[in-house]
Amino acid sequence: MQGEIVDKNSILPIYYQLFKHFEKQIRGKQLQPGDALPTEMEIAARFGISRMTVRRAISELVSAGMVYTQKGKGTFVASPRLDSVVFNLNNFYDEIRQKGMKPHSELLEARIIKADEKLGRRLGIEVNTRCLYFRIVITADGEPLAYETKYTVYAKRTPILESELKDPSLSTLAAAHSDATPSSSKKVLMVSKTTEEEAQVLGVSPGTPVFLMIQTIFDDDSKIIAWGKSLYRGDRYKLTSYEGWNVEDIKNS
Amino acid sequence: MQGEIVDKNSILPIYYQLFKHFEKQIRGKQLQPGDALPTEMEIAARFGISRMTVRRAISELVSAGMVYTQKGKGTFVASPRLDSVVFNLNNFYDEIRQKGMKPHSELLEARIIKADEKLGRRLGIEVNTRCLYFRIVITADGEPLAYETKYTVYAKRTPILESELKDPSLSTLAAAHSDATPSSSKKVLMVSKTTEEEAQVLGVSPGTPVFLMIQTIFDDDSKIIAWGKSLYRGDRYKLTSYEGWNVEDIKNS
DNA sequence: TTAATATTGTTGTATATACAAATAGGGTAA
DNA sequence: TTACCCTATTTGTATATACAACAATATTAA
Repeated sequence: MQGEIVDKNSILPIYYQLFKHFEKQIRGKQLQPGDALPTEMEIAARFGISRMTVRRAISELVSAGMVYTQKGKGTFVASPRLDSVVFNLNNFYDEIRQKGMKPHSELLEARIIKADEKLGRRLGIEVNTRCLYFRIVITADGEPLAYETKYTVYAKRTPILESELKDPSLSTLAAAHSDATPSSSKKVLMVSKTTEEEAQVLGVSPGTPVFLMIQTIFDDDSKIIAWGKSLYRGDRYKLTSYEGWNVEDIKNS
Repeated sequence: MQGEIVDKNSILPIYYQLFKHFEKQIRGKQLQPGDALPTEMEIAARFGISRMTVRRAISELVSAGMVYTQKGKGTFVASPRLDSVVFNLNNFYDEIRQKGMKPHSELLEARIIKADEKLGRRLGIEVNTRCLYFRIVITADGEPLAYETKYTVYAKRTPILESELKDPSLSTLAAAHSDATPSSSKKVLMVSKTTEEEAQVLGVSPGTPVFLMIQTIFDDDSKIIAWGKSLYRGDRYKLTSYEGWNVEDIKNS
């Protein structure tokens, strides 16, 4: 009886056992991409459980990206997605701390400005609209690591808090000072050579390659509410991405 | 009636409306990290819906990382998660094609070699183990975009197929020629200046900043089975990442 | 033949119910 | 006071049911 796929007397939930069953089938290639799973009713009948429990298991498989469902058609094994890479980029502070260093962010400039033509275009606003302007340098043990420039519309006229100067999150800024709620963001990562000014702030020689990230924050109506530019020192920073089933094992490789 | 938070006559599912309601509350800081949501029964009574529907909404919030639940205690607003960024890096071919250009990969070198000390260390194998060695340049409309160097252990001694030279996927190579199955991968993205040789292959002047990606493929036992280095031209390539709920709207921004 | 219609099968949404399992608080006995 | 137990609260699991929405096929009508 204990060899059964679904054991109703197990400590483990039925939906979890069923999830594991299909996970094994898919990973072991008994079920291949494009193959249809049995219908929910069939699975329920096959294992003597209710359809809702089957749905719970399938919902977990969907979350894991292993299958997809089509209303009126069925449930199918998904193709493995090897094309997207997950990099951790933010939480600079935690990341620096994790390496045993002391993070610090220094405010170079913080002003309320009126948007010129260029900024107006970037933020999608009228020229002369009041905006917040920040320039921040983030250091680890005193050594500059990142240089950030941020703009957001200044609608609420709430004071700028000390804590905001510590938190380098652009979406936090937008939430606090624009009159809209951040909903989505777009980030573009490029490589660049440092200019004279950037090199001086980062403490490197001009022309040193750096990561350049442009970030745009949108509200519910897909209107731009904040814009930011971040430079990360290429000689001190790298992005790591892990993918697969035994990620914990390979992190120290 | 249409101002109500949950509209039973709406086309949108109730659980989705409820999900959106709490999402707004959390993003708008009316509900802050650590705050408890009303109990499932309270929410159900408040909106005149069933507890299972409330649970569906909460389950979506959990998936989105916005709340967490504790059995016997309640549901609480989560701290904003580390902002991980999803970049598309592979599927070079499709990406180039999408831009209306014609991709092509040219094989510069393909040899079976014996691992020297350095490669042995990289692949975690004995010196003199037989390995496959590839050098490929990927072009779009004839212009070089990426330069890749790949190594994998050559255990199966199966012939190298023409199709493999077209497919730049390191894990495909590893699957075909090593005697293990690729299970996980690690990718590290850095910036670099091109050397003389790299600059020549990529058709840029030496010192041009480029993306440098080191990729390692592991098998089930977390043993390294392939290693690759890719250079992407920084002046022609950038990584874009979208996050949020109205991603489709902002892609063209 | 072709187009419209009906039927059947499948997943999606929503409800009602029952009990299990973890948590927190209060009361009781030593 | 301290330890223990009991109870109420809250989320977790599982079932049964009903109908909606979509897809594909079969049937019918022109």
